[in-house]
Amino acid sequence: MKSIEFGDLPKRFNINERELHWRKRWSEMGVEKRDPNAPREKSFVIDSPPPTVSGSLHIGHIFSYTHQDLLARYKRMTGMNVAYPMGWDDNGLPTERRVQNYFSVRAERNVPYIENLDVEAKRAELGLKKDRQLVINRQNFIELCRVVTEMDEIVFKQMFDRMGYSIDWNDEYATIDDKSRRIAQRSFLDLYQKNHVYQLESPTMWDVDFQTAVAQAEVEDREKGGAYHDIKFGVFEEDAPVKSFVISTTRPELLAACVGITAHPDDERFKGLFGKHAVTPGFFAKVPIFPSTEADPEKGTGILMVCTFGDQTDVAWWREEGLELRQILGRNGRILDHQFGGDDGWASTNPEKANENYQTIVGKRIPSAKSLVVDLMRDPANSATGNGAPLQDEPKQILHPVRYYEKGDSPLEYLTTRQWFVRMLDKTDQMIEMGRKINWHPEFMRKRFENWTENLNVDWCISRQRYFGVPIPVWYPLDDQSEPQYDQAIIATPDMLPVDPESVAAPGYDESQRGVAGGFAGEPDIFDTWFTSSLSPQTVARWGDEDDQMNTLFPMDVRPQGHDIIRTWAFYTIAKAMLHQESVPWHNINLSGWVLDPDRKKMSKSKGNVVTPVDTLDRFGADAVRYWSASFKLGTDASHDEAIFKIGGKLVTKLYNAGKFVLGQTADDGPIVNELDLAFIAELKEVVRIAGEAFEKFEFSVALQETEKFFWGAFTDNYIELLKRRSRSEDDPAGRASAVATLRLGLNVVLRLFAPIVPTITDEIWSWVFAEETGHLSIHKAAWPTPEELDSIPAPDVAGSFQAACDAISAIRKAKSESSVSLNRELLSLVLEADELGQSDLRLVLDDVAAAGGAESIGFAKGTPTADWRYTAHIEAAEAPEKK
RNA sequence: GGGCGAUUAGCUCAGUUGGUUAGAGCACCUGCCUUACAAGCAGGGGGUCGUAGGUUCGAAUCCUACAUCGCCCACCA
Repeated sequence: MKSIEFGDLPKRFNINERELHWRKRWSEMGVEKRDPNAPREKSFVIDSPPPTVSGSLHIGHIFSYTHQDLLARYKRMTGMNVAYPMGWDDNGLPTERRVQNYFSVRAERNVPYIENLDVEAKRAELGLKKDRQLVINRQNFIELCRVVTEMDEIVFKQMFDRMGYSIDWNDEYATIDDKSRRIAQRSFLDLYQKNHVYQLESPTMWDVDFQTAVAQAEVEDREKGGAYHDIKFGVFEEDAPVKSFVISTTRPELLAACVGITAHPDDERFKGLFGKHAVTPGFFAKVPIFPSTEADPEKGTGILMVCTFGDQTDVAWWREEGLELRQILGRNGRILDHQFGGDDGWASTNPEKANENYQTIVGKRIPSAKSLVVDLMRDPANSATGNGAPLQDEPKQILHPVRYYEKGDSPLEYLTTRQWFVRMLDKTDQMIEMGRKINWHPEFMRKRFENWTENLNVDWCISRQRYFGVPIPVWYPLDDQSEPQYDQAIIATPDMLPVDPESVAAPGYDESQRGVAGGFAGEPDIFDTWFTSSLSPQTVARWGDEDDQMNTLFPMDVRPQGHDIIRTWAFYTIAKAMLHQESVPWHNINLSGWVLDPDRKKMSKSKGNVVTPVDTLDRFGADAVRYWSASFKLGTDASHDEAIFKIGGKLVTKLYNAGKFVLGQTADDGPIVNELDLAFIAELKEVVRIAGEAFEKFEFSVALQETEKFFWGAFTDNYIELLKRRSRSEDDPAGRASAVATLRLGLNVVLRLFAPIVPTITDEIWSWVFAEETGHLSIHKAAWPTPEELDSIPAPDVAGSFQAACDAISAIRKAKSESSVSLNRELLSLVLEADELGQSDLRLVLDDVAAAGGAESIGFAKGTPTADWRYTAHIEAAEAPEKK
């Protein structure tokens, strides 16, 4: 029997050094490799989240990615073929922004492409100052995006490797790579064919800084300062002013875009106005006054102006009432030039004054347009009633919620633009049905999904006016005026994918026909990044490709993700699987919590409270960080508490030392026969059962807690201490062999229970003896322990033997502690006070307890258990041995 | 305003379908250099389980209301 020499091992376990060793070994042994031919029912497939590659990973990533790896390692040990892919979400705005800052460049259309662009050289050539952006071609920009994301991906990969994530890098993908682009475009083709997508020119939420449309899911409200401006309008009948009213608006800059007035139909103050016309101050446009139940009599003055477009309700009113369109805001967030006075929707009763006023704001951005219009409203000459200044009082400052693109810095506007949409509003019931076929962990998170789905109010806008992303594979024929015929879209054919319509000619056309009358134009827009990342299951399974593995990988088993992206990633992924495969994308969704700083605030870059994992890893090691992550339930926010890393570190040290002790036993093992040993194995069997059941339910924190409690309490503090003398005893070879066998079996099983959580230290100890003994060179290739595996060990004669032994040794320690006697001091006499049951439970393990207590034998006295103690020890200690 | 979650020891958290006397770790106090481990071990103190009602033989656990904190959504006149 093999054993280790203590002298061969360092006194302390150097986790950082051993991590490097084991990461290399695992990769050599192919621990993470999956078998592509394994049947679906023997596979466990993880839809791992592709992290946004935009700089650095923070401790929150580590927290949730660890949760996935725990399951991957557990499932692998149970014999499942684990598919654990990794993607990089590198397309999209975060990368564009990063590239802009990193190289100080900006992409624009109609700029020539430069082969092998050297940004620095080009800047020098043009004599650009540091703060000036170099304007480059879109293709050049995309190439720079790739450079930056590839650098970041290397760093991310190193971090994942250091954490010991058993990712199968054969299944690596990036949302910008050919495979992802091909499958995203295939998804579009399929949706188009099934009539789930459409394009529409309509008012859409627009970010004026990024100059792109955004989807409902990417919108967030922010509390911002604003002001109510009370402005007087005139009411006209037959071109004569008959009355006036005052509206209260926070957006006076949209006055020129006012196309209607509304109030609640039951509002007595305004009942007489409906059907009449109002005239706007300053721009003298005649606009209809109509009733609407959407108007709230309690808000503002109860009557309000409808503009094209201030918000979502404006859009609805504009549609329902068939109002004029006066779009005054351009895509760049500046006021467009227009002339009042024509019949084209810009009619005015005083065009001259209207134009004079309007020209003051043309070209301005919203904040300055706002204050300019307010100035105009102070001028009585701009009154619509000829009765004093339109502005009634000084503006009243308020705080109110304003819609923002989640990555943007300016409020969202509604602009009329042509966009592509996926029809979702007609499928909310089906979506909720799909959600119910998926197990949510924790269950209450399902409610978030259902709330969001029920409250959807626009279809999914999937087109973005950006550069670095997957192109929409569509062209439009040009008429003889070179105008695109949007209603005759030419869709790419399946064999063309992936395709960039801006560089490849439309089917049936020649490149020379690009942009010329009677020719074609490529769709310049790209997809929303979620359009691609929502296909992560299909991408990993190579849906529709030659090596399609949908049959063996889809639907997947589990989607791990954060709960903040239920409405985006989870929602869209469920939608895609439903629309393409009429299936759930996975059977389970695991929602990890967030990492909170010590003030219980979410860690985020903007708050500047982000902890980078490198420092934590250097100090505590990957196993300790994994321990921290594993100790929180799914869905629970975790505190970044150093104390927990320390405990994880202590567990690693303890495992190392326990391993040294157990495997350092040089005596031969033999059949497990002693009562205490049998009782110990019975306890172990129970822990194995609980831990396995917990892992099956993704409750790794329960498995960890039970295993840890057993290891630390039952195994090291009690069992090893009870056994020490017998395991060295020359007089009792059978008992000694039984002890050694039990210690080894106990360690072997406990290591495997801990292996998914602390993979480095467990594999280290495993390698000393067990690797060779079992033939499994890595513990991560060994089998997860089962209760059945321990069935060959007979049950103890007395069910309570182990607990009784622990309780008795505790009583003896208490007595020694109270007399300030060293715990290993020999006892001249030892008498235990116990009731009959207590004596009976202890009868078969007396020798071990006596030996552990340092006594020749144990006497009993009649006693009754107290609240805390079954046994009370009475001791007479021997003289302390002389100190050396 | 709608929805969800949390509230247990000084701190961080467990507490299974209601069931003896509510647990762990950290911190604190006391003792112990014990040939696996002093980065250790042993012992100890510390909680009217957010508040108020209710159901029950029995409630941290189930019901109702309230309070505080957090999150999701809605709220731009």
